[in-house]
Amino acid sequence: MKRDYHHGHLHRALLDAGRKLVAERGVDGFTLREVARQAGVSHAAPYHHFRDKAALIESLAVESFAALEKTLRDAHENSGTSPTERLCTLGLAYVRFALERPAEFTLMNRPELRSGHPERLEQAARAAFEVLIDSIRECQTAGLVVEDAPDSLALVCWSAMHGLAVLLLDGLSSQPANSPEQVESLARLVTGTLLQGLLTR
Amino acid sequence: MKRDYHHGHLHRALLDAGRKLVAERGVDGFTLREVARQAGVSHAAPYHHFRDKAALIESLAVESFAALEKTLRDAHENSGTSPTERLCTLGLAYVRFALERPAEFTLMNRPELRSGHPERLEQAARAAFEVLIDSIRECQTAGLVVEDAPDSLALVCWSAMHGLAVLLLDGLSSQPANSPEQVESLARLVTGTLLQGLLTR
DNA sequence: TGTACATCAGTGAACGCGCGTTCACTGATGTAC
DNA sequence: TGTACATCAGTGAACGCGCGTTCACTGATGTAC
Repeated sequence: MKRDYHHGHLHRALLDAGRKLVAERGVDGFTLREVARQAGVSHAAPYHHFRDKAALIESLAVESFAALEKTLRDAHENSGTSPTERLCTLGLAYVRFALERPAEFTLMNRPELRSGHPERLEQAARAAFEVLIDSIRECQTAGLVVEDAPDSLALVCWSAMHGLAVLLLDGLSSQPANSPEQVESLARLVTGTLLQGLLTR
Repeated sequence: MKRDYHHGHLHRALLDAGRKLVAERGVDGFTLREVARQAGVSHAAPYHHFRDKAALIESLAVESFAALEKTLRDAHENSGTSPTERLCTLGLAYVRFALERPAEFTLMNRPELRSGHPERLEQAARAAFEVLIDSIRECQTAGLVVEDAPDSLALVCWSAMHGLAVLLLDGLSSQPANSPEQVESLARLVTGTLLQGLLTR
């Protein structure tokens, strides 16, 4: 069934194989040669589509941030009525995203794996961040959240959720937080506490 | 001046060289051979003191967590009068610690670099975490902070500060947060917001 | 104090490893006429 | 429709790399008598 010689969609196929590979073997098991292998192509073929390994990883990360953005947007749009409720949902969605694809999440956050031209990546990351900023603006417009700079407050929220995700992934929590339910309740505790701190008084 | 042949304190010397090396070249530039080189010893010598590379890294991480614990204790003891003020100081100290030794901090949080027997490491990490828990208990005793489980609340705090540190180190903040002053004020914003969320109402 | 010996902490050569990357190549594709 | 040719996307052999680790070894140290 497979086209002989010319592949046709190797660029895409490499990205797909790469995403699968990183999920299966983690960031450290990720090699260009194995990506090529899994895409059914010689190990030199990828060089026609990516300058080097770092470039492939960067493209993967860009796509991952786009997926994160979509996840956050969906979560935001399909959640409860109150703006603050929606903000909390965003936090939960972030942690879930991280825990559902731990290695991919790790790869997104390892700048040293990527190539030196970070514009695309930063733009994709920024786009995901904007969802959070918008949600905070919404809360402020409704008079529910203090009137600090939205992007500063967003960074506060992002820090808390990112920290929780990273701690859970690195297994440092020293908490028996392995079951999805426990993770969920921890995430709720973090978002809840944070929200209390953000509310107008 | 150097003892010929027998070194005398190679175990210690390797740890010191390792700490220096990771600071200079980062986690990726860290090789056993280079550690040996910098300790002025052949590349096989370390194997008389550490089972393998992972074991050396684990020992480094254990020491780093001990240093973190000390940093946190000092910060806690030498800070303001109110328990909540002291709690915030702890948060600032954590972020400062991370930003002052970025590579070492990264190494502390990369379980995949370490050997398979994590007891010592977990104990050291736990000891640092206890400082935070104690501080929260103090706040609760003074009736200032809500009466949730102290270790859960501590994890909330840790998440927030850890997240901020990691985001700053990975340069993902999308904020121009490079000067120490900006970092400081971001950290204050995070701790402040969090504290508001923790206060009794 | 001197000698015999076990133990220990170094040395330096060697191995295997799989990787990322380059290279000259070749087969396939598309286009101009 | 057929032919000539440029371009492109693959192939597979090869290179260099420095690493982690092992090994047989040897010089130094400490102890028993």
